[in-house]
Amino acid sequence: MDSMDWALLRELQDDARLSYSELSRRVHLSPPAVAERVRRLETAGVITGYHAHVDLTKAGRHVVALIRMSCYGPRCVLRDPEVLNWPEVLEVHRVTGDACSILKVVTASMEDFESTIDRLAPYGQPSSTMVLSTPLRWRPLSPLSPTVDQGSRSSE
Amino acid sequence: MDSMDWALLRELQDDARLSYSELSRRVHLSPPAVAERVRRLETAGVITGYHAHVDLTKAGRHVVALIRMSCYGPRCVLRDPEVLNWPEVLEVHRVTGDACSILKVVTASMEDFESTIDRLAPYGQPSSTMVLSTPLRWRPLSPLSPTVDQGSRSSE
DNA sequence: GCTGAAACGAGGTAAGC
DNA sequence: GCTTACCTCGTTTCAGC
Repeated sequence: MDSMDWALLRELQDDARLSYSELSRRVHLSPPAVAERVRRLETAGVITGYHAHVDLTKAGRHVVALIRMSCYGPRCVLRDPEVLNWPEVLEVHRVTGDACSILKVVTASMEDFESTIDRLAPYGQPSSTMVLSTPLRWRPLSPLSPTVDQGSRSSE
Repeated sequence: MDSMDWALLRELQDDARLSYSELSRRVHLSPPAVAERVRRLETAGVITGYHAHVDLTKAGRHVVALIRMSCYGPRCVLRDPEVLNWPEVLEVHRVTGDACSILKVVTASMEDFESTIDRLAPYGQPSSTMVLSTPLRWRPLSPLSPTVDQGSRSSE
């Protein structure tokens, strides 16, 4: 994970559809070297996937919520593979504190959201926080030690 | 947004690096038709971007937290473009309830996390929930009305 | 939206440093 | 480990239907 790997990660986090050739131009490395490095990042599990991001509202999801689940008894959303497969559940995090997990849920309507809450209730006490807007939807990961971009040399 | 658009979204959410030709094979549409539809989805803002996802731990981020900010006074993280640019702040959501916003923060160490909390404190009361693990990191958006995949016709 | 053709670009390989 | 050169293949784009 040197500065060249981070340069590649920066570009691929910004635009996952860049070709190896275009990447090679941006990071000033030859295409074969770029291809090898990217494959290494993939097989090492540093890159977990390439995903198109879809606008929730334009996809008809007008309700976004974070639900804190306080599970009790034998059932828990963390242990139930069924809940993890519900299409309206986009993320599940196990957390510290009073709650055992936090779910990111998106639905088309409040009616659908109410249905989700009803289906979650048997697992424990759901506490919903509605998302009004999202000023920052996503940020790419940057290198820990401020690595200087080596892509702006005069050798173009 | 017909079923063909959703088929393309399904594939691109799963693998954003697929070529138009490969997409055309998977959804059983000609490459030019695929290219036109994808560009329409991009310009319409349905697709907001294509992003490589990076493993947080492998990128050296061993601390993941959700921070509820109860802002007071004139300053608020929602209004401050500086906080939105902090590299350790990956998401910011404005929410209902006691808190005004929830931040997803990742740092290399607890020491760095403590520093983030200190820098957030002037904006309001930060309440941190640590993420222990993430059973479901991300789920692709699926069509609202169960759309039957039209890609399995016998005309291959 | 499909087909066909043509041009362009991309990706992979191998040799050399 | 990176680079350059080459070659093959795929992809993209445009035409017309």
